[in-house]
Amino acid sequence: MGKLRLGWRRQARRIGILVLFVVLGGVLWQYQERQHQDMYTWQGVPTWEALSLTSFHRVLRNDGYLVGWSDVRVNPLWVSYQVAAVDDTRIGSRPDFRPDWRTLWPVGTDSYSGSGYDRGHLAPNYAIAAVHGRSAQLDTFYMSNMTPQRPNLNRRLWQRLEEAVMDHFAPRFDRLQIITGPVFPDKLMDNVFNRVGLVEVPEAFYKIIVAPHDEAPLALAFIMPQDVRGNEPLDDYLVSIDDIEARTGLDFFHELNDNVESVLESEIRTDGWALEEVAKKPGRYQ
DNA sequence: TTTACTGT
Repeated sequence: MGKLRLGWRRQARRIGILVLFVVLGGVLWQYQERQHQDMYTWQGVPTWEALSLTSFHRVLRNDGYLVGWSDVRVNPLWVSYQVAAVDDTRIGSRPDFRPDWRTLWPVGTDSYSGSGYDRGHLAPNYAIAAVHGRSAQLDTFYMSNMTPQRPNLNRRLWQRLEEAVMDHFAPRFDRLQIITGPVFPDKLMDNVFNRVGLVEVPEAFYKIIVAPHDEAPLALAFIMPQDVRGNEPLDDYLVSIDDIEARTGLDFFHELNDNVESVLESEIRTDGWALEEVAKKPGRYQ
């Protein structure tokens, strides 16, 4: 009887130690995940405002940027990365696109063939490569960083916006935080069969650019639709961050002080960006 | 080529 009791106690102690290690491991993992996310975000990664099928996502870590991946849309719902001004504008040669097994859905590098859509980068090749290096550049070619974009948007209007970020905005501020992603129609069923392979086709794309000063951060936000010519002035597409939250169901910068957050997100303020100097700059590719 | 495809 006494022997049995001793054995039981020993067993309980072992289980206790095992549980302790699992919990400790979990806490450390969380901590490291948090450290990693802090490198690529400002005031918290985007979260969903209300729990819904279409805004649910999981975070994929990459060198140089993070992705909020949706298994429902089979799309990145957001990417988050930081850029700074660079002296050396040379980058490594453009690599091949790569499948990403983490998406679970088989999105191949040829999935968009013949669809009329480009494999549009969300975290851009050039900016990530110039700021974060070769390994980060390779990561931007994961199919989990792509979303279907019409060529006139991807190669012209969107390209002009990305060029403005690196050549015009980054040199004006020490550091920029950028979040970009797709916008889908309000009603899930209206668009559910509008897909390239398994990948749902967005109706538009957003980009939020923040100069992250703690007291008085500045932000520009854009929504650009698929159907553009490509030579439109960039400032035609200015919106507030609240507008983007309303269209995507995401909550940006939720760790920000509420007063600062509401000012930053509700207004369209272009002071300090000198947008007019680049808004009408023609694209490199006609 | 700071975008990307199609057709070779």
